[in-house]
Amino acid sequence: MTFQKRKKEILQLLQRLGEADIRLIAGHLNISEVTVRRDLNLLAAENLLHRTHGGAMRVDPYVDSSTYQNKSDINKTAKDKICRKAAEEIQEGDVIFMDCGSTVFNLCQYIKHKKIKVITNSLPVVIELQNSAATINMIGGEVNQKNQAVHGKMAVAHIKKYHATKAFLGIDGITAEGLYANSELEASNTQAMASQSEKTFLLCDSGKVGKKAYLRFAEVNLVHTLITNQDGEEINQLKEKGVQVIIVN
Amino acid sequence: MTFQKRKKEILQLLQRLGEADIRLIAGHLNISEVTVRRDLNLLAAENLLHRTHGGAMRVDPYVDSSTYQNKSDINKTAKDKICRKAAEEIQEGDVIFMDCGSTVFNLCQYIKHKKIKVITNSLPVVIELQNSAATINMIGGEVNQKNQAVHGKMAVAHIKKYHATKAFLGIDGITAEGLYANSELEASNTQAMASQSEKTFLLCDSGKVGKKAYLRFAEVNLVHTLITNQDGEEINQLKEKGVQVIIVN
DNA sequence: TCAATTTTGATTATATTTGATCAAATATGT
DNA sequence: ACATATTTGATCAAATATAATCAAAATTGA
Repeated sequence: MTFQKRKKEILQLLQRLGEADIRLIAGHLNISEVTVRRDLNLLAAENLLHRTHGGAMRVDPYVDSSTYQNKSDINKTAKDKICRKAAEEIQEGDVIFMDCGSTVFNLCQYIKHKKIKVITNSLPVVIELQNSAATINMIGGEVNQKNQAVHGKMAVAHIKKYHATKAFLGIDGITAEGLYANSELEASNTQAMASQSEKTFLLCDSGKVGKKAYLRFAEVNLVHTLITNQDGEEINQLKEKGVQVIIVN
Repeated sequence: MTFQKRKKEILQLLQRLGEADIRLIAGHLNISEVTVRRDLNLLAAENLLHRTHGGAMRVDPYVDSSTYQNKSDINKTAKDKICRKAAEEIQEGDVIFMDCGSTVFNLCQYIKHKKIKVITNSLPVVIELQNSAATINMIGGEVNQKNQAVHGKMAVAHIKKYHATKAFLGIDGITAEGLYANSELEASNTQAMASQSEKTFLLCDSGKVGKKAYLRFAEVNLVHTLITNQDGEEINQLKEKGVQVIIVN
């Protein structure tokens, strides 16, 4: 029973039941509870399920879409801390890019009162900041139903027309070898935003650090500062490559 | 029974009953009253319900700041009828423009199941059609907080890149002398959409027909068909000018 | 095949959640 | 306004879940 196989089974199980506790999953797949816990944490890091105390719940696009993510997720606090720190870097008058990751979305709550300009391809971000002090610039193009964001050539062309002081970006994986994404569309978007801003911040919870994904699309020096919630060997290597790192606790 | 599960149940219960006291909730979910109290406080902090002494009340969804939903009064039925008729004009495979009027917004409910492409500058339209069969193309640019739509040069440039089979537009006033808008931004948007589509429908309740507004920005023949809810002298003049008119009752 | 690496599972210390109890705060009825 | 009843928030102990550590098992690469 490999991880791939278990991943499929767990997601299938959740699809059927809506929710499941560790014991149930362990029994169902004939694996230990420790392994289930490990798997659930990995899947939660990919936003494929909501981790709860003692189990997991299915991600319902219809229910969760309005808020983008369950506010009671178990690892929400790490993201919150990362974003609170990120918000400290934003000054009045800044023009910032925000992309469509779930961590970046959490930044919204900390910048609502700031008089800044926000350029984003994320629909949830736009909705969240609708009645804030910030001026919103929505990047145009076809809306991807799954991640509720706009990607593609039109989007990149739109981004190229603007210049920002700071960019706050998410990502699917980062190692000393480079930045990883799960799709070329997201990668090109990330790259465009980074290239059009003076300073680039990467907001990553520890689940993404040291992890590789489908596509390695850039060197780590595309970003200036990584804000994350856990120190480690990988972090040291990133520092050696010249990436500034802020660890929050 | 995790917090996530209880959260869902409690909100569901409140949705049904409108309000509920601690004892009722505790009994219903088979948990202690202390826990209910804790949960209610957490949910209240997220603004998902109103905490009362001894229980909680549902927070009424979408009493949104601006015009759209709660403008639902007398002329709502007229708008509905107009939109139902307009929806009949839309076939599978169509590419349509929708602008940001409140009448046009009502069209959403009648096209959710249609396999079409929708290009719009209206945020409420995008949100409403988020999980529909339609493909959404959001027009990019700065979001106007007041009417929750995107206007301006970027928007017009975006529109010019697309070609639609039909456009469904609102307006602030129409007489035989021309079309009227309350702002130049909206006018240029309307004009751009009309010029990029094969057929243009104007959706107007009777309050707009025969009414003039700040800016006369185009001749009536910019539109092919007017769908409205009341016949009259003005309508006849429009017909004479070559505008097709559909009256709904 | 064998050594090296990764993955898994048992164990244990740590952290979280829950419900009981009780003093303080708030509502209610006269 | 007062006394009574109810609700609340705080503290604590028990139950439960978790992360961390380490050894065993499985997988991989030479």
